[in-house]
Amino acid sequence: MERPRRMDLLHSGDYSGNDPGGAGDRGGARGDVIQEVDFFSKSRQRDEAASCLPENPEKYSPSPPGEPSINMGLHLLTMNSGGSQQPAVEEKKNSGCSNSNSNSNSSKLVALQAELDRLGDENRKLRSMLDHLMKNYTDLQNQLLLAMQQQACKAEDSQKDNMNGMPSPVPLTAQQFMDPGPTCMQDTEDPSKSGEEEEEPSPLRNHLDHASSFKEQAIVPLTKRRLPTDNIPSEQTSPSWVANKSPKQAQERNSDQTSELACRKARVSVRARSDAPMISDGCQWRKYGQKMAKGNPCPRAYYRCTMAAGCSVRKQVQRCAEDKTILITTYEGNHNHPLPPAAMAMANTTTAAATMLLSGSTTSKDSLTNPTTGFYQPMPYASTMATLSASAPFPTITLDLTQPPGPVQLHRQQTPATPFSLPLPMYMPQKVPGMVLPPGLQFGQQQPSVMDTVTAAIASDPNFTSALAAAIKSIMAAPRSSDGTSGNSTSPPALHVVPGSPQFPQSCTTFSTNTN
DNA sequence: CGCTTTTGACCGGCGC
DNA sequence: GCGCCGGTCAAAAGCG
Repeated sequence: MERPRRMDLLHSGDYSGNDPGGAGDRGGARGDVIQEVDFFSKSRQRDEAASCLPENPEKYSPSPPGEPSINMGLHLLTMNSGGSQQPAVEEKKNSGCSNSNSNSNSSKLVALQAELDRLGDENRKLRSMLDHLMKNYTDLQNQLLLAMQQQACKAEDSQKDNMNGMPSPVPLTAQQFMDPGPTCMQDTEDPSKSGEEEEEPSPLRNHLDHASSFKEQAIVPLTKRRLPTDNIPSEQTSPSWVANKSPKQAQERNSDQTSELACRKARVSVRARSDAPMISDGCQWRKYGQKMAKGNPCPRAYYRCTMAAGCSVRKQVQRCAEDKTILITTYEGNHNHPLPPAAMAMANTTTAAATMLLSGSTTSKDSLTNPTTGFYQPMPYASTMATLSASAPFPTITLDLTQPPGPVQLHRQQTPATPFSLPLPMYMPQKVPGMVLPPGLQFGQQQPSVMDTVTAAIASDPNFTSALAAAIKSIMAAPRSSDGTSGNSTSPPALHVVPGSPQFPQSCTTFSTNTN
Protein backbone atom coordinates (compact mmCIF):
# COMPACT_ATOMS: atom_id res chain seq x y z
CA MET A 1 0.00 0.00 0.00
CA GLU A 2 2.92 2.23 0.42
CA ARG A 3 4.50 1.68 -2.86
CA PRO A 4 1.53 2.34 -5.06
CA ARG A 5 1.22 5.71 -3.53
CA ARG A 6 4.81 6.36 -4.19
CA MET A 7 4.23 5.23 -7.65
CA ASP A 8 1.48 7.68 -7.89
CA LEU A 9 3.72 10.47 -6.93
CA LEU A 10 6.29 9.45 -9.37
CA HIS A 11 3.82 8.88 -12.01
CA SER A 12 2.76 12.40 -11.93
CA GLY A 13 6.08 13.43 -13.19
CA ASP A 14 6.48 15.26 -16.41
CA TYR A 15 7.76 12.33 -18.29
CA SER A 16 4.72 10.25 -18.45
CA GLY A 17 3.10 12.03 -21.25
CA ASN A 18 2.96 10.78 -24.80
CA ASP A 19 3.53 7.24 -24.04
CA PRO A 20 1.48 5.38 -26.55
CA GLY A 21 2.12 1.86 -25.82
CA GLY A 22 3.77 2.52 -22.62
CA ALA A 23 1.65 0.27 -20.60
CA GLY A 24 2.44 -2.62 -22.79
CA ASP A 25 6.17 -2.73 -22.48
CA ARG A 26 6.10 -1.39 -19.03
CA GLY A 27 5.50 -4.66 -17.48
CA GLY A 28 8.65 -6.23 -18.75
CA ALA A 29 11.36 -7.63 -16.61
CA ARG A 30 12.26 -5.09 -14.06
CA GLY A 31 14.90 -5.12 -11.54
CA ASP A 32 17.56 -6.62 -13.72
CA VAL A 33 20.59 -4.70 -14.77
CA ILE A 34 19.29 -3.83 -18.16
CA GLN A 35 16.94 -1.25 -16.91
CA GLU A 36 19.80 0.89 -15.82
CA VAL A 37 20.74 1.47 -19.40
CA ASP A 38 17.22 2.38 -20.18
CA PHE A 39 17.55 5.49 -18.15
CA PHE A 40 19.10 7.04 -21.18
CA SER A 41 16.47 5.86 -23.50
CA LYS A 42 13.41 7.71 -24.52
CA SER A 43 11.36 5.60 -22.25
CA ARG A 44 13.17 6.84 -19.26
CA GLN A 45 10.11 7.96 -17.59
CA ARG A 46 8.70 4.52 -17.62
CA ASP A 47 11.74 3.02 -16.14
CA GLU A 48 11.91 5.65 -13.54
CA ALA A 49 8.48 4.82 -12.53
CA ALA A 50 9.21 1.16 -12.70
CA SER A 51 12.36 1.51 -10.74
CA CYS A 52 10.40 2.90 -7.92
CA LEU A 53 7.78 0.28 -8.19
CA PRO A 54 9.38 -2.74 -9.61
CA GLU A 55 6.78 -5.13 -8.42
CA ASN A 56 3.77 -5.44 -10.63
CA PRO A 57 4.27 -2.38 -12.66
CA GLU A 58 1.45 -3.33 -14.88
CA LYS A 59 -0.90 -3.59 -12.00
CA TYR A 60 -0.66 0.05 -11.52
CA SER A 61 -1.70 2.03 -14.46
CA PRO A 62 -3.45 5.10 -13.26
CA SER A 63 -3.11 6.68 -16.60
CA PRO A 64 -3.76 4.92 -19.82
CA PRO A 65 -1.13 5.01 -22.48
CA GLY A 66 -0.82 8.30 -24.15
CA GLU A 67 -2.52 9.96 -21.34
CA PRO A 68 -0.90 13.20 -20.47
CA SER A 69 0.12 13.62 -16.95
CA ILE A 70 0.81 16.55 -14.81
CA ASN A 71 4.13 17.45 -13.45
CA MET A 72 3.48 17.92 -9.84
CA GLY A 73 7.03 18.61 -9.10
CA LEU A 74 7.62 15.48 -7.15
CA HIS A 75 10.81 14.51 -8.76
CA LEU A 76 12.77 13.85 -5.73
CA LEU A 77 12.62 10.15 -5.89
CA THR A 78 12.75 9.95 -9.56
CA MET A 79 15.82 12.03 -9.88
CA ASN A 80 17.36 10.38 -7.00
CA SER A 81 16.92 6.97 -8.37
CA GLY A 82 17.97 8.12 -11.75
CA GLY A 83 21.08 9.70 -10.45
CA SER A 84 22.00 6.67 -8.55
CA GLN A 85 21.78 4.57 -11.62
CA GLN A 86 23.65 6.77 -13.94
CA PRO A 87 27.17 6.16 -12.73
CA ALA A 88 26.71 2.49 -13.02
CA VAL A 89 25.76 2.81 -16.62
CA GLU A 90 28.66 4.97 -17.42
CA GLU A 91 30.90 2.58 -15.67
CA LYS A 92 29.55 -0.19 -17.75
CA LYS A 93 30.40 1.71 -20.86
CA ASN A 94 33.86 2.30 -19.65
CA SER A 95 34.39 -1.25 -18.63
CA GLY A 96 33.29 -2.43 -21.99
CA CYS A 97 35.74 -0.21 -23.84
CA SER A 98 38.97 -0.98 -22.12
CA ASN A 99 39.86 -4.56 -21.54
CA SER A 100 43.39 -3.75 -20.51
CA ASN A 101 42.12 -2.25 -17.37
CA SER A 102 39.84 -5.13 -16.64
CA ASN A 103 41.18 -5.71 -13.21
CA SER A 104 40.88 -2.16 -12.11
CA ASN A 105 37.60 -1.91 -13.86
CA SER A 106 36.28 -4.96 -12.18
CA SER A 107 37.29 -3.62 -8.85
CA LYS A 108 35.70 -0.36 -9.80
CA LEU A 109 32.67 -2.24 -10.88
CA VAL A 110 32.48 -3.93 -7.55
CA ALA A 111 32.89 -0.66 -5.78
CA LEU A 112 30.32 0.94 -7.93
CA GLN A 113 28.01 -1.95 -7.43
CA ALA A 114 28.37 -1.51 -3.73
CA GLU A 115 27.78 2.16 -4.14
CA LEU A 116 24.80 1.41 -6.23
CA ASP A 117 23.43 -0.82 -3.59
CA ARG A 118 24.06 1.76 -0.98
CA LEU A 119 22.34 4.40 -3.04
CA GLY A 120 19.52 2.06 -3.63
CA ASP A 121 19.09 1.55 0.04
CA GLU A 122 19.28 5.23 0.59
CA ASN A 123 16.77 5.75 -2.08
CA ARG A 124 14.44 3.34 -0.45
CA LYS A 125 14.90 5.04 2.84
CA LEU A 126 14.19 8.37 1.28
CA ARG A 127 11.11 7.01 -0.30
CA SER A 128 9.99 5.62 2.96
CA MET A 129 10.66 8.87 4.64
CA LEU A 130 8.77 10.72 2.00
CA ASP A 131 5.86 8.40 2.35
CA HIS A 132 5.92 8.79 6.04
CA LEU A 133 6.10 12.53 5.81
CA MET A 134 3.31 12.61 3.35
CA LYS A 135 1.22 10.45 5.56
CA ASN A 136 1.85 12.50 8.61
CA TYR A 137 1.26 15.66 6.76
CA THR A 138 -1.99 14.54 5.31
CA ASP A 139 -3.09 13.19 8.64
CA LEU A 140 -2.46 16.51 10.21
CA GLN A 141 -4.28 18.20 7.42
CA ASN A 142 -7.21 15.94 7.92
CA GLN A 143 -7.30 16.56 11.60
CA LEU A 144 -7.17 20.24 11.06
CA LEU A 145 -9.94 20.17 8.57
CA LEU A 146 -11.93 18.00 10.88
CA ALA A 147 -11.44 20.37 13.68
CA MET A 148 -12.57 23.13 11.45
CA GLN A 149 -15.63 21.25 10.48
CA GLN A 150 -16.38 20.34 14.00
CA GLN A 151 -16.10 23.91 14.98
CA ALA A 152 -18.46 24.95 12.27
CA CYS A 153 -20.88 22.20 13.10
CA LYS A 154 -20.84 22.99 16.77
CA ALA A 155 -21.42 26.62 16.16
CA GLU A 156 -24.33 26.02 13.94
CA ASP A 157 -25.64 23.31 16.13
CA SER A 158 -25.68 25.50 19.15
CA GLN A 159 -27.27 28.15 17.05
CA LYS A 160 -30.02 25.85 16.00
CA ASP A 161 -30.50 24.54 19.45
CA ASN A 162 -30.95 28.01 20.71
CA MET A 163 -33.50 28.63 18.06
CA ASN A 164 -35.45 25.46 18.36
CA GLY A 165 -35.06 24.86 22.02
CA MET A 166 -34.16 21.36 21.14
CA PRO A 167 -31.87 19.43 23.38
CA SER A 168 -28.50 19.54 21.95
CA PRO A 169 -27.10 16.29 20.79
CA VAL A 170 -24.84 14.40 23.02
CA PRO A 171 -21.63 16.27 22.97
CA LEU A 172 -18.79 14.47 21.49
CA THR A 173 -16.25 13.48 23.94
CA ALA A 174 -12.72 13.06 22.96
CA GLN A 175 -13.21 9.37 23.14
CA GLN A 176 -16.18 9.51 20.91
CA PHE A 177 -14.43 11.78 18.60
CA MET A 178 -11.58 9.45 18.22
CA ASP A 179 -13.60 6.35 18.31
CA PRO A 180 -14.31 4.99 14.90
CA GLY A 181 -17.81 4.46 15.93
CA PRO A 182 -21.01 4.91 14.11
CA THR A 183 -20.59 7.27 11.32
CA CYS A 184 -22.13 7.74 8.05
CA MET A 185 -19.35 6.02 6.33
CA GLN A 186 -18.71 3.34 8.73
CA ASP A 187 -22.01 1.83 9.25
CA THR A 188 -21.10 -0.97 7.01
CA GLU A 189 -17.50 -1.05 7.77
CA ASP A 190 -17.50 -2.15 11.28
CA PRO A 191 -17.97 -5.87 11.32
CA SER A 192 -18.63 -5.85 14.99
CA LYS A 193 -21.69 -3.80 14.46
CA SER A 194 -22.81 -5.05 11.14
CA GLY A 195 -21.80 -8.58 11.03
CA GLU A 196 -24.35 -9.55 8.46
CA GLU A 197 -23.30 -6.89 6.12
CA GLU A 198 -20.61 -7.11 3.62
CA GLU A 199 -17.32 -7.04 5.26
CA GLU A 200 -14.85 -4.56 4.05
CA PRO A 201 -11.64 -6.10 2.95
CA SER A 202 -9.10 -5.52 5.55
CA PRO A 203 -6.71 -3.74 3.25
CA LEU A 204 -9.31 -1.13 2.77
CA ARG A 205 -9.69 -0.57 6.42
CA ASN A 206 -6.83 1.70 6.73
CA HIS A 207 -6.21 4.91 8.41
CA LEU A 208 -8.42 6.53 5.91
CA ASP A 209 -11.33 4.85 7.47
CA HIS A 210 -10.31 6.09 10.77
CA ALA A 211 -9.83 9.52 9.46
CA SER A 212 -13.17 9.49 7.82
CA SER A 213 -14.81 8.34 10.95
CA PHE A 214 -13.01 11.08 12.67
CA LYS A 215 -14.50 13.56 10.37
CA GLU A 216 -17.86 12.02 10.26
CA GLN A 217 -18.12 12.07 13.96
CA ALA A 218 -17.40 15.67 13.84
CA ILE A 219 -20.29 16.18 11.57
CA VAL A 220 -22.84 14.48 13.71
CA PRO A 221 -24.22 17.63 15.21
CA LEU A 222 -24.89 18.94 11.80
CA THR A 223 -26.65 15.78 10.98
CA LYS A 224 -28.89 15.81 13.95
CA ARG A 225 -29.50 19.39 13.43
CA ARG A 226 -30.62 18.94 9.93
CA LEU A 227 -32.50 15.75 9.91
CA PRO A 228 -33.46 14.39 13.23
CA THR A 229 -35.91 11.90 11.87
CA ASP A 230 -34.90 11.57 8.33
CA ASN A 231 -34.07 8.27 6.89
CA ILE A 232 -32.36 6.88 3.92
CA PRO A 233 -34.21 3.89 2.71
CA SER A 234 -31.87 3.34 -0.12
CA GLU A 235 -28.84 2.87 1.95
CA GLN A 236 -27.41 -0.47 2.63
CA THR A 237 -28.56 -0.07 6.14
CA SER A 238 -32.21 -0.62 6.27
CA PRO A 239 -34.51 0.16 9.14
CA SER A 240 -34.83 -3.53 9.69
CA TRP A 241 -31.20 -3.56 10.41
CA VAL A 242 -31.82 -1.15 13.19
CA ALA A 243 -34.69 -3.16 14.46
CA ASN A 244 -32.59 -6.24 14.69
CA LYS A 245 -30.00 -4.55 16.74
CA SER A 246 -29.92 -3.79 20.35
CA PRO A 247 -31.35 -0.46 21.36
CA LYS A 248 -27.94 0.93 21.76
CA GLN A 249 -26.95 -0.30 18.40
CA ALA A 250 -30.12 0.99 16.97
CA GLN A 251 -29.37 4.30 18.47
CA GLU A 252 -25.96 4.17 17.00
CA ARG A 253 -27.55 3.18 13.83
CA ASN A 254 -29.73 6.19 13.88
CA SER A 255 -26.69 8.21 14.49
CA ASP A 256 -25.12 6.54 11.56
CA GLN A 257 -28.03 7.29 9.40
CA THR A 258 -28.29 10.81 10.48
CA SER A 259 -24.62 11.18 10.01
CA GLU A 260 -24.94 9.73 6.64
CA LEU A 261 -27.68 12.10 5.94
CA ALA A 262 -25.41 14.89 6.82
CA CYS A 263 -22.91 13.37 4.53
CA ARG A 264 -25.34 13.49 1.78
CA LYS A 265 -26.91 16.77 2.52
CA ALA A 266 -24.09 18.92 1.42
CA ARG A 267 -23.40 18.79 -2.23
CA VAL A 268 -20.59 19.98 -4.32
CA SER A 269 -21.34 20.28 -7.91
CA VAL A 270 -19.11 20.92 -10.87
CA ARG A 271 -20.11 21.93 -14.32
CA ALA A 272 -17.90 21.33 -17.27
CA ARG A 273 -18.13 20.75 -20.92
CA SER A 274 -17.94 17.20 -21.99
CA ASP A 275 -19.13 15.09 -24.81
CA ALA A 276 -18.92 12.01 -22.74
CA PRO A 277 -22.07 10.89 -21.03
CA MET A 278 -20.21 10.75 -17.82
CA ILE A 279 -16.88 11.95 -16.70
CA SER A 280 -14.26 9.57 -15.66
CA ASP A 281 -13.53 10.42 -12.10
CA GLY A 282 -11.52 7.46 -11.02
CA CYS A 283 -14.27 5.63 -9.28
CA GLN A 284 -16.43 2.77 -10.32
CA TRP A 285 -20.06 3.60 -10.52
CA ARG A 286 -23.15 1.64 -11.03
CA LYS A 287 -26.19 3.22 -12.43
CA TYR A 288 -29.19 2.60 -10.33
CA GLY A 289 -31.71 4.92 -11.75
CA GLN A 290 -32.59 7.51 -14.25
CA LYS A 291 -35.22 10.11 -14.10
CA MET A 292 -36.45 12.93 -16.14
CA ALA A 293 -35.98 15.99 -14.09
CA LYS A 294 -38.40 18.79 -14.38
CA GLY A 295 -37.20 21.63 -16.50
CA ASN A 296 -34.54 19.63 -18.21
CA PRO A 297 -35.11 17.55 -21.31
CA CYS A 298 -32.06 15.54 -20.49
CA PRO A 299 -32.52 12.70 -18.10
CA ARG A 300 -30.73 12.63 -14.83
CA ALA A 301 -28.80 9.50 -14.11
CA TYR A 302 -28.10 8.24 -10.65
CA TYR A 303 -24.94 6.38 -9.89
CA ARG A 304 -23.64 4.64 -6.86
CA CYS A 305 -20.05 3.97 -6.06
CA THR A 306 -19.22 0.31 -6.36
CA MET A 307 -15.60 0.42 -5.50
CA ALA A 308 -16.34 -0.88 -2.07
CA ALA A 309 -19.28 -2.49 -0.44
CA GLY A 310 -21.19 -0.05 1.60
CA CYS A 311 -19.75 2.99 -0.01
CA SER A 312 -22.44 5.59 0.26
CA VAL A 313 -21.10 7.91 -2.36
CA ARG A 314 -23.55 8.61 -5.10
CA LYS A 315 -23.62 10.94 -7.91
CA GLN A 316 -26.01 12.40 -10.35
CA VAL A 317 -25.15 13.11 -13.90
CA GLN A 318 -27.17 15.39 -16.01
CA ARG A 319 -26.61 17.65 -18.89
CA CYS A 320 -27.32 21.26 -18.59
CA ALA A 321 -30.63 22.20 -20.07
CA GLU A 322 -29.33 25.45 -21.44
CA ASP A 323 -26.14 24.08 -22.82
CA LYS A 324 -26.13 20.41 -23.44
CA THR A 325 -22.43 20.38 -23.87
CA ILE A 326 -22.13 21.05 -20.21
CA LEU A 327 -22.14 18.02 -18.07
CA ILE A 328 -23.16 18.42 -14.49
CA THR A 329 -22.04 15.76 -12.15
CA THR A 330 -23.02 15.82 -8.55
CA TYR A 331 -21.34 13.75 -5.91
CA GLU A 332 -22.73 12.95 -2.55
CA GLY A 333 -21.13 11.39 0.43
CA ASN A 334 -17.71 10.11 1.10
CA HIS A 335 -15.92 7.05 0.03
CA ASN A 336 -15.24 4.60 2.76
CA HIS A 337 -12.43 3.00 0.87
CA PRO A 338 -9.10 3.93 -0.56
CA LEU A 339 -9.23 5.75 -3.76
CA PRO A 340 -7.11 5.63 -6.83
CA PRO A 341 -5.26 8.79 -7.62
CA ALA A 342 -7.78 9.83 -10.17
CA ALA A 343 -10.52 9.48 -7.68
CA MET A 344 -8.50 11.23 -5.10
CA ALA A 345 -8.82 14.41 -7.02
CA MET A 346 -12.52 14.14 -6.87
CA ALA A 347 -12.50 13.34 -3.22
CA ASN A 348 -10.19 16.19 -2.48
CA THR A 349 -12.20 18.57 -4.52
CA THR A 350 -15.28 17.41 -2.81
CA THR A 351 -13.73 17.79 0.53
CA ALA A 352 -12.42 21.21 -0.08
CA ALA A 353 -15.62 22.43 -1.56
CA ALA A 354 -17.71 20.84 1.10
CA THR A 355 -15.51 22.25 3.75
CA MET A 356 -15.88 25.63 2.31
CA LEU A 357 -19.55 25.13 1.93
CA LEU A 358 -20.04 24.08 5.47
CA SER A 359 -17.83 26.68 6.92
CA GLY A 360 -19.37 29.37 4.84
CA SER A 361 -22.91 28.33 5.41
CA THR A 362 -22.64 27.58 9.06
CA THR A 363 -20.59 29.84 11.16
CA SER A 364 -18.42 32.00 9.10
CA LYS A 365 -15.62 31.85 6.74
CA ASP A 366 -13.29 32.39 9.58
CA SER A 367 -13.88 28.92 10.71
CA LEU A 368 -12.05 27.91 7.70
CA THR A 369 -9.71 30.69 7.07
CA ASN A 370 -8.32 30.99 10.48
CA PRO A 371 -7.41 27.42 11.05
CA THR A 372 -6.00 27.14 7.63
CA THR A 373 -3.89 30.17 7.84
CA GLY A 374 -0.94 27.98 7.83
CA PHE A 375 -1.91 26.66 4.49
CA TYR A 376 -2.16 29.90 2.76
CA GLN A 377 -0.18 29.64 -0.28
CA PRO A 378 -0.39 30.82 -3.81
CA MET A 379 -3.03 28.86 -5.47
CA PRO A 380 -1.43 27.59 -8.59
CA TYR A 381 -4.63 26.87 -10.33
CA ALA A 382 -6.69 28.61 -12.78
CA SER A 383 -9.82 29.88 -11.36
CA THR A 384 -13.35 29.01 -11.99
CA MET A 385 -16.58 29.80 -10.38
CA ALA A 386 -17.78 28.18 -7.28
CA THR A 387 -21.32 28.82 -6.34
CA LEU A 388 -22.68 28.08 -2.98
CA SER A 389 -26.35 27.72 -2.75
CA ALA A 390 -28.44 27.13 0.26
CA SER A 391 -31.65 27.50 -1.60
CA ALA A 392 -31.57 23.90 -2.61
CA PRO A 393 -32.76 21.27 -0.18
CA PHE A 394 -29.14 20.57 0.46
CA PRO A 395 -26.39 23.08 0.68
CA THR A 396 -24.72 22.86 -2.64
CA ILE A 397 -21.54 24.19 -4.00
CA THR A 398 -21.16 24.34 -7.72
CA LEU A 399 -17.80 24.47 -9.34
CA ASP A 400 -18.17 25.87 -12.75
CA LEU A 401 -15.37 24.71 -14.96
CA THR A 402 -17.02 25.91 -18.06
CA GLN A 403 -15.75 29.39 -17.58
CA PRO A 404 -12.53 30.34 -19.27
CA PRO A 405 -9.56 30.35 -17.00
CA GLY A 406 -8.65 33.46 -15.27
CA PRO A 407 -9.99 35.66 -12.58
CA VAL A 408 -13.63 35.32 -12.09
CA GLN A 409 -15.95 37.80 -10.68
CA LEU A 410 -17.48 36.63 -7.56
CA HIS A 411 -20.45 37.33 -5.50
CA ARG A 412 -21.17 36.29 -2.06
CA GLN A 413 -24.48 36.70 -0.50
CA GLN A 414 -24.79 35.77 3.04
CA THR A 415 -28.46 35.25 2.75
CA PRO A 416 -28.93 31.56 3.06
CA ALA A 417 -31.88 31.53 0.79
CA THR A 418 -29.97 32.86 -2.11
CA PRO A 419 -27.08 31.37 -3.89
CA PHE A 420 -23.82 33.04 -3.50
CA SER A 421 -20.79 32.63 -5.55
CA LEU A 422 -17.23 32.82 -4.68
CA PRO A 423 -14.10 32.14 -6.53
CA LEU A 424 -12.91 28.67 -6.19
CA PRO A 425 -9.48 28.23 -7.57
CA MET A 426 -9.68 25.31 -9.77
CA TYR A 427 -7.64 23.84 -12.41
CA MET A 428 -8.93 23.94 -15.89
CA PRO A 429 -8.20 20.52 -17.11
CA GLN A 430 -9.48 21.09 -20.55
CA LYS A 431 -7.04 23.85 -21.15
CA VAL A 432 -3.82 22.42 -19.93
CA PRO A 433 -3.11 18.93 -21.02
CA GLY A 434 -0.21 17.51 -19.23
CA MET A 435 1.43 20.63 -18.10
CA VAL A 436 2.62 21.89 -14.83
CA LEU A 437 0.11 23.71 -12.83
CA PRO A 438 0.74 27.36 -13.39
CA PRO A 439 2.08 28.74 -10.19
CA GLY A 440 1.19 31.97 -8.67
CA LEU A 441 -2.18 32.54 -10.13
CA GLN A 442 -3.57 35.01 -7.76
CA PHE A 443 -6.97 36.31 -7.15
CA GLY A 444 -5.97 39.15 -5.01
CA GLN A 445 -8.41 41.51 -6.52
CA GLN A 446 -11.18 39.24 -5.53
CA GLN A 447 -12.39 39.14 -2.03
CA PRO A 448 -9.30 37.77 -0.47
CA SER A 449 -10.94 36.30 2.52
CA VAL A 450 -13.30 34.21 0.55
CA MET A 451 -10.67 33.30 -1.88
CA ASP A 452 -8.40 32.35 0.90
CA THR A 453 -11.07 30.25 2.38
CA VAL A 454 -11.47 28.22 -0.69
CA THR A 455 -7.85 28.27 -1.45
CA ALA A 456 -6.96 27.05 1.93
CA ALA A 457 -9.58 24.42 1.83
CA ILE A 458 -8.35 23.03 -1.39
CA ALA A 459 -4.71 23.67 -1.01
CA SER A 460 -4.73 22.27 2.45
CA ASP A 461 -4.62 18.83 1.06
CA PRO A 462 -1.06 17.96 0.28
CA ASN A 463 -2.26 15.33 -2.06
CA PHE A 464 -4.31 17.77 -3.91
CA THR A 465 -1.79 18.41 -6.58
CA SER A 466 -1.15 14.82 -7.26
CA ALA A 467 -4.76 13.98 -6.96
CA LEU A 468 -5.69 16.84 -9.14
CA ALA A 469 -3.20 15.73 -11.68
CA ALA A 470 -4.73 12.33 -11.63
CA ALA A 471 -8.13 13.81 -12.01
CA ILE A 472 -7.05 15.91 -14.87
CA LYS A 473 -5.53 12.97 -16.51
CA SER A 474 -8.63 10.98 -16.01
CA ILE A 475 -10.74 13.80 -17.24
CA MET A 476 -8.71 14.29 -20.32
CA ALA A 477 -8.74 10.62 -20.89
CA ALA A 478 -12.38 10.39 -20.13
CA PRO A 479 -13.81 7.65 -22.23
CA ARG A 480 -16.20 8.77 -24.82
CA SER A 481 -18.07 5.63 -24.31
CA SER A 482 -21.45 5.86 -22.90
CA ASP A 483 -20.65 4.42 -19.56
CA GLY A 484 -17.69 5.82 -17.81
CA THR A 485 -18.84 3.69 -14.97
CA SER A 486 -18.17 0.07 -15.12
CA GLY A 487 -16.09 0.30 -18.19
CA ASN A 488 -14.41 3.19 -16.65
CA SER A 489 -10.81 3.24 -17.53
CA THR A 490 -10.18 4.78 -14.23
CA SER A 491 -11.24 1.74 -12.42
CA PRO A 492 -8.15 1.15 -10.49
CA PRO A 493 -6.20 -1.93 -11.23
CA ALA A 494 -4.94 -1.64 -7.76
CA LEU A 495 -6.31 0.41 -5.03
CA HIS A 496 -4.01 3.03 -3.81
CA VAL A 497 -4.20 4.21 -0.37
CA VAL A 498 -3.57 7.84 -0.60
CA PRO A 499 -3.44 8.79 2.97
CA GLY A 500 -5.20 11.70 4.29
CA SER A 501 -7.52 12.20 1.49
CA PRO A 502 -10.00 14.42 3.10
CA GLN A 503 -13.25 12.83 2.43
CA PHE A 504 -15.59 14.81 4.38
CA PRO A 505 -18.81 13.15 5.01
CA GLN A 506 -20.88 15.97 3.84
CA SER A 507 -19.12 16.32 0.65
CA CYS A 508 -20.96 16.09 -2.50
CA THR A 509 -19.13 17.12 -5.54
CA THR A 510 -20.54 17.90 -8.85
CA PHE A 511 -17.72 17.65 -11.22
CA SER A 512 -18.22 18.90 -14.65
CA THR A 513 -15.44 18.54 -17.05
CA ASN A 514 -14.60 19.54 -20.49
CA THR A 515 -13.37 16.69 -22.52
CA ASN A 516 -13.74 18.53 -25.73
C1' DC B 1 -22.88 -16.69 -14.92
C1' DG B 2 -22.13 -12.46 -12.91
C1' DC B 3 -22.41 -7.79 -13.42
C1' DT B 4 -24.48 -3.69 -15.30
C1' DT B 5 -28.08 -1.10 -17.38
C1' DT B 6 -32.80 -0.13 -18.19
C1' DT B 7 -37.14 1.23 -16.70
C1' DG B 8 -41.44 1.19 -14.47
C1' DA B 9 -42.97 1.19 -9.78
C1' DC B 10 -42.65 2.83 -5.35
C1' DC B 11 -41.77 6.03 -1.54
C1' DG B 12 -41.31 10.29 0.94
C1' DG B 13 -41.16 15.25 1.01
C1' DC B 14 -43.39 19.32 -0.18
C1' DG B 15 -46.71 22.66 -1.77
C1' DC B 16 -51.41 23.74 -2.63
C1' DG C 1 -55.81 14.87 0.89
C1' DC C 2 -53.92 15.17 -3.49
C1' DG C 3 -50.64 15.74 -6.93
C1' DC C 4 -46.01 16.77 -8.21
C1' DC C 5 -41.34 15.78 -7.98
C1' DG C 6 -36.95 13.86 -6.70
C1' DG C 7 -34.87 9.84 -5.46
C1' DT C 8 -34.58 4.88 -5.01
C1' DC C 9 -35.78 0.07 -5.70
C1' DA C 10 -35.90 -4.05 -8.12
C1' DA C 11 -37.13 -7.09 -11.82
C1' DA C 12 -36.00 -7.77 -16.46
C1' DA C 13 -32.94 -7.35 -20.12
C1' DG C 14 -28.40 -6.80 -21.95
C1' DC C 15 -23.59 -7.76 -22.14
C1' DG C 16 -19.03 -9.83 -21.86
